[in-house]
Amino acid sequence: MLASPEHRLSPPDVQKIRAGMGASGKRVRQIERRCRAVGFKMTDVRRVLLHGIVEAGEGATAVEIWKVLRGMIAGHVPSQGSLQRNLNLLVEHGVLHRDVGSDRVWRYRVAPKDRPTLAVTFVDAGTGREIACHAPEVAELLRRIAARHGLAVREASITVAPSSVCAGEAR
Amino acid sequence: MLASPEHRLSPPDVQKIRAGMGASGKRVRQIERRCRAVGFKMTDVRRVLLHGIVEAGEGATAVEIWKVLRGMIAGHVPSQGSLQRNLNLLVEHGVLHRDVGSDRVWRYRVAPKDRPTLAVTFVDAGTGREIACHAPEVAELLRRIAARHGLAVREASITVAPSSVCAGEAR
DNA sequence: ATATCTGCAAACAGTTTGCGGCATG
DNA sequence: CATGCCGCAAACTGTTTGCAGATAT
Repeated sequence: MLASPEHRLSPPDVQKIRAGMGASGKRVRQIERRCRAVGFKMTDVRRVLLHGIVEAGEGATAVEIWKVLRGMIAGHVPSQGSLQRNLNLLVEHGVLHRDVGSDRVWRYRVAPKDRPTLAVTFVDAGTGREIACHAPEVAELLRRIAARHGLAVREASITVAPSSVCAGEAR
Repeated sequence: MLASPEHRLSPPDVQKIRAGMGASGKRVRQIERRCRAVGFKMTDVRRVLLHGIVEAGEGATAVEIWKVLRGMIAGHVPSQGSLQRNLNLLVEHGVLHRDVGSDRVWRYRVAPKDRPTLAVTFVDAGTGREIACHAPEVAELLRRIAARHGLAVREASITVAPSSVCAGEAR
């Protein structure tokens, strides 16, 4: 399982996208923004990947995307391994949706733009009063964990109690 | 790819089904009848397979069915190869339906009992008059070919013209 | 330094396929 | 004969995983 001596042959570069293609750079940048928003760090490979996803269109399979990339990139194309891995991550982060076609192959598509920042509310264990919680990081973490179980968070209410009250007494 | 010297170790036998199981023998015989109806020849292995399908319940996967069989048969259990092959055939013949679950694995279930002998009608190219065609073999052939493409025939109207009229002139 | 990312190739899982043997018509 | 079924094991296919070098924080 040993890899070849040379890694990262030549940095995958969005600039190397062949002229004429990449027409939808706008859409890509939009998705890119969304990635950052949900805490998905961008890299060269990933930026390139996004172009491939957009260019391949909705419902494309992993290899289809890869082939599209191979066609539109002049230099080095990300390995299928990295591609699949990043697709999975994008799904976990909720940027992409994924479902199986009748040929048992994953189809990817950009997730519908929901994101009303997801309603996270704290519920006071004692009074029952609700307190809105505008914490994108919390929302994101929940979304991430849920996604790991194939679920999508609709809303979350977190029962809390003043820190002075012991957990056991909470009601 | 050479097989071992001995084939058919011990004939798979429905009789060898462990006591207590096979409670749904009725349902099995019903499906068995349907198999014959669509021209799917029964064999020992296939009969056993049907028991497995029924016992495993709707939406079972191929290996699930196989495991169930392994649990309910005393003697020799059909190989997974044969099992899959026969499942495919059953799907082709329309006895089973098949679709993919969210884990990208085929799920099998007994096809809903439609079969109103499937309406096949001839439409006269000249007059537009419809002529019912009660030909189960035609219906079956269509069903089979359609199944090969993952489709299910709902109805078929075949435009025809009196044999004296050349195809090109038909309207 | 620690954490993350990537390429590569091996590993995986479910399914399909090729072959020889055998049984039946 | 010809046809078709079955067991076995190899082949296939899309996906996942382990490792080590590379990069970023």
